[in-house]
Amino acid sequence: MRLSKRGEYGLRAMIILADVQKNSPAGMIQIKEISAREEIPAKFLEQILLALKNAGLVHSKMGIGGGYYLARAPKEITLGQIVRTLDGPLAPIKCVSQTAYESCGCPDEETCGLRMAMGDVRNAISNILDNTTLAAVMKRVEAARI
Amino acid sequence: MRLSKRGEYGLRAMIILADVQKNSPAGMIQIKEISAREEIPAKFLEQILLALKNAGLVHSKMGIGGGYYLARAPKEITLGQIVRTLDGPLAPIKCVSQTAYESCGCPDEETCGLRMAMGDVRNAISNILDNTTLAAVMKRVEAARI
DNA sequence: TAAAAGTCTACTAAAATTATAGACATTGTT
DNA sequence: AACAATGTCTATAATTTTAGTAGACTTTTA
Repeated sequence: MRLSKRGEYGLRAMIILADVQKNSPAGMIQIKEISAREEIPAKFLEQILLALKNAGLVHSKMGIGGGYYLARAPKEITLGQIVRTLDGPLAPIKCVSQTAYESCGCPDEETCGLRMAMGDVRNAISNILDNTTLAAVMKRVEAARI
Repeated sequence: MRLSKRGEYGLRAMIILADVQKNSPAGMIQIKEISAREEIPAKFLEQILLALKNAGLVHSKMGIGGGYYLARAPKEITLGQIVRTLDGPLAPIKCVSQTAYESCGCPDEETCGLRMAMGDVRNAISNILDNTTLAAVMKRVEAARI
């Protein structure tokens, strides 16, 4: 049930973007700055941010003074959107995926014990990731810092 | 958040073993029989059952009339035990694993937003898998068949 | 003693993951 | 206009993981 480095780095970057948005006027930050702060290989992070951009979660600006910034308010971006963009469906098994369903070849899916259990797992994961926004993460971090 | 084929096949095999235990006197079944029923490559399944055996979840008997059978009652075997044996820790990220903790290099884990969120995910997954027994799966399958 | 089962270890092929490289495009500054 | 700082895009390489295969060996029963 692992989150890939790609997913992890992307989530970290998005959390930084949310922080930057709140604490700096332009709300913008460069790849190399995120890369340095989180010790993420810059060229790898570049690809990740590009994917997040293509998914409409961040915007960017080229040239001097450019960088990345969130496409929407932190409370409108969920961890589920980020993870799905970078790591694909949340479901442990394809026959239980909402976003990428595929039969797993059971004779009868409706009475497949594995499918029922994995359906529960999918729902549990999605209940958390699809209902946790970047804003909620920030709030919780602040609460923990006090 | 994928379950590997190894994990999937192992869970299917264990569900069959639970069924066999209930419905046949010896409660025993051969690799090739499971392999045929579930269309799992026999040699691959062999390794999986061996791992489950080394984890103490199944027992086996060699020779004619031999095969595999559950080491304990279905209500004493959880899906979490099976998945951990075959796919490793449930946690999406190492710094949040109960069974295989490892630092992810944060300056301060206690205020890491990613860690908090992934901790929730780990707990959600574990709440399901560690509290769902093979007996519960069987029961639910029967209920769905009616 | 032969056949039917599981045991064990090594190996291989394919796929996914984690990067790295480099040429290119855009923007702002001087 | 030129240059430097940024992001864009595509290809490729290295490593690891996954999925599967092979084969020699051991145990049990008839």
